[in-house]
Amino acid sequence: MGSFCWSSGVYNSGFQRTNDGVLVNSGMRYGPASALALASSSSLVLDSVRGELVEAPVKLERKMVSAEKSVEALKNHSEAEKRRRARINAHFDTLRGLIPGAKKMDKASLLAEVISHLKDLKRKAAEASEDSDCVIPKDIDEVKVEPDHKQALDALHLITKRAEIATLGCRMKNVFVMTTSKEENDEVCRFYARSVCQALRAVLEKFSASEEFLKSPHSNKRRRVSVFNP
Amino acid sequence: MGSFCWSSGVYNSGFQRTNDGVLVNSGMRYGPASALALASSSSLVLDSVRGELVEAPVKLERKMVSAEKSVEALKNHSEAEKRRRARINAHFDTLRGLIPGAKKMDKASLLAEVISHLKDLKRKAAEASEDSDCVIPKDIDEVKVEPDHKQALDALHLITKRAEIATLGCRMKNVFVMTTSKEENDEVCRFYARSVCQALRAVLEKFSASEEFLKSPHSNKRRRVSVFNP
DNA sequence: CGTGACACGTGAAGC
DNA sequence: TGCTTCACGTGTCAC
Repeated sequence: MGSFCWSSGVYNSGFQRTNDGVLVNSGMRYGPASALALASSSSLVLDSVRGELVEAPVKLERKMVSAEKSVEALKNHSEAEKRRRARINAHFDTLRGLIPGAKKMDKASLLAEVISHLKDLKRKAAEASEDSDCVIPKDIDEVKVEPDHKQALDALHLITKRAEIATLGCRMKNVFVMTTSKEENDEVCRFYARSVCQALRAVLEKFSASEEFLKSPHSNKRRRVSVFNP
Repeated sequence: MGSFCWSSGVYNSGFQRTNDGVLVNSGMRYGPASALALASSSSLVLDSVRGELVEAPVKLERKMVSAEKSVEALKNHSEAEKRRRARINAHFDTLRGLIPGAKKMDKASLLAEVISHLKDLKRKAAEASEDSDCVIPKDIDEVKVEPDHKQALDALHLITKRAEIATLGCRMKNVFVMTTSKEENDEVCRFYARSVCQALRAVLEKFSASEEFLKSPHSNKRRRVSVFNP
């Protein structure tokens, strides 16, 4: 890449003095791209020895126009970039106001802080949603016990030994200890016991599946239904 | 601001030809600041007419050193800036991974998304903490009813018409509708009623105050104790 | 003096 | 083509 002249901050079109003469409106002032665009035709120079312009005023006009267009484009460009920076910085300021104790923090540290807060809050929010959808059952959480199923359970003549419903926080623990009457045949008892276990497993799996379906892809909810002891 | 020459991308120290002679190692190549630093002493020029150097080779050496130092400083500067940009951009990428569906999002939109997520999660987290400290009472939530106070209530011969304890989610609604027996004097009844109302108000205020004390400065928890109808 | 953080204008690339 | 976004090197200020 070659060197070029740069006028910082000011967009003025004017003349530049050289030792050979007056270089009219050199595109070099506006960067390599502009210079290249004008390099296809020869430079417009006032020869100090012969005292005349090398090119016609018509072409000079065209050059003025295209040069001004380039200047305008470059000006628009820098102003657009300025707006973009302002937009991003406004968001940085908003974040500084959102993160406690980050009023005067530099961009990198601020972003790091934002990231840690985001991770932290995501974890907390996951727990919160887990709790809330635990205590307010959705339609999909409903598990129907059909009459014939209930009759099947009734046929076992089960005796409820213990029924425990304990809640801590928003978690619930249900314990049902059931047994059959001693009069029943052991064989029949074991068969029914297996059937009950399978049925309850199916219910728990359906429950888990529906819960899985409700989960967001990156959710890290803890499982609510864990162990089933037959 | 004045114009100056800029060599883009390459850090080379060399010579620049002018019509008056050979300008040795012009600081102009490295921006206004460098130019200013070298402007304090005269330029080192090889006079083409007289055929001799204006200044001694010793000073030329010094200038080479200081120029090389400037080049080195500028190089360090641009590299440090590069590291800074990389640091910030790494955080941007982390955020893109943290916000769902923001993999290819531009910086401004990403920050806007981060802000809305942050506000959303803050709200959810506040609700979560509100719920959790609601169902697990702290010591400070305890409201003691002293024996003498209870006796005072007993003296009213209050009849509990209705007692309602309803829970939804982690919120609890307690409704106590009490009245006095019809035999009591209306005057006495009203006096006691006022006393009871004042006492219960005091209890609720104490409860609210302790809750207020527990709140973090920027918390937006919803109040749990709201209306008391005498 | 150096070092770090920021804003700026600009070239390049994608649409 | 023009518009947008990004990386870059640089000027500048503060510590």
